[in-house]
Amino acid sequence: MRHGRAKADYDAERFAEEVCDVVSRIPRGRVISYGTIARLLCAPGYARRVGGVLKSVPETAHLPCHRVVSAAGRLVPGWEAQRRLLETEGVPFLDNGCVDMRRAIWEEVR
DNA sequence: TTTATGACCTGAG
DNA sequence: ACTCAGGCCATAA
Repeated sequence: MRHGRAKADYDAERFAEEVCDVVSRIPRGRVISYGTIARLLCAPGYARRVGGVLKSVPETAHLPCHRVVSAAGRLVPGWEAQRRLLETEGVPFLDNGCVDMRRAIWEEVR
């Protein structure tokens, strides 16, 4: 999904690989949003697709999917264990139950 | 082909 | 601070 790829060139398989690659590099204790991942892959507008990819990622992949949250810091609906996993890593939460994005967001380095 | 469906996002109110 | 509508886009039905 390198720079400015047109919709017609979209390749689900490749997109999924690139998403997983980014997720695998999220540091412990930090989080990133679906939309940010999409932008990192030069595919703005594909935030929903990022979620779709993660949904189908098998446990055996051992990816830190719990570190991906919405731009507002909301957790995955229905995934009860996510909060505990994040708290274990020291991810800060707000009173409203969302991740404190201002402190926990991961800005890709380099 | 058309409609419905999300692990989404942003701007308004 | 919180909800909502409108926009988003590949997939499944």
